[in-house]
Amino acid sequence: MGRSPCCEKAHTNKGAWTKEEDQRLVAYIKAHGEGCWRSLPKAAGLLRCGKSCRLRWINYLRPDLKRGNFTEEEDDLIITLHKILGNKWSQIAGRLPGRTDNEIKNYWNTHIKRKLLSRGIDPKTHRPIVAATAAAAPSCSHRQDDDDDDLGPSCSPETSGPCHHSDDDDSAPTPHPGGIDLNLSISPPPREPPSPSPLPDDEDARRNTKGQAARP
DNA sequence: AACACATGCAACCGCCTCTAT
DNA sequence: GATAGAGGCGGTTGCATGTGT
Repeated sequence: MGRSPCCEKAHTNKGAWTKEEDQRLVAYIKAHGEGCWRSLPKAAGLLRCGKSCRLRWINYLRPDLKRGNFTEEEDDLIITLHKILGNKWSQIAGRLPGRTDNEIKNYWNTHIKRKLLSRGIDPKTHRPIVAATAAAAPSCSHRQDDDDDDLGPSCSPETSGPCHHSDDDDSAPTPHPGGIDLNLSISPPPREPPSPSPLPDDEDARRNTKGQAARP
C-alpha cells in the first residue's frame, strides 16, 4: 500500500541532535511517558520526525542504557545469539540488558565480525571458513556483505540455488553448550519501565562530535 | 605539518508487521 | 476482508576522529 512519509520532511530537522532537543525529548517523556511517537514531536515542541525521536530515545536517552565497552561475556553472548537468531538485532538486544539493537549491530559490524574472521570463523555461518568455503562452493551463501574483508569465493545471488545457511537463521535453534540461557522463545525481554533521568553524563562530550567522544 | 586512508558511531531510509477502523 | 496508520526493524550512509605515510 502506498505510504505517506512519516512526517513532513520539509519541516523537520535532520542530523545530529542538539542538547536542547534532547532535553525537550527527555522532559516530555518524563512528563508524559512514551506515547504516540507520531504526535510526540509536535507536543514536545520538536521539529523532528516521530521515528527520529523514538530512535534517539531508545538508543541514547533511555535511562536504563548501559554505555561503554562490551565485556567478554557480552561478546560471547552476542556471538551465540547471532548464531541462533541471525541478524535479529532487536531480539539479541533484548537479551543484553542496557544494550540497544543499534549498538549491537554496530558492534557486530565493527568488532565481532573481525574477531570471528581472525579466528577463521565465518561471521555469517559461524562455521570455520575453510569448511564453509569448501561446502559453499556450489550452493550457498547469499552473503552480500561478506564484505570486502571476506575471504573465499562466495556465490552470487544469481548463480546459487537454495541457500543453505545452515543451522542458524531459519532453522530450529540448536542448543548451545555455553551454559547460557538460550531459551529463545520469543518473548519480550523484561525491560524496566523507563524512569526518566537526566541525560547521561557523557552526553555532552559525545554531542557535537557526533558521538566520537566515546573513543578511547 | 599535511594529506590520505581506515575506523566507528549516530542517524536516516525504506520495508514489514501489527492494530484499529 | 480490505484499508490505512503507526510502530518497529534491519540495512545503509554520512561524517568526525584516529592512524599511517
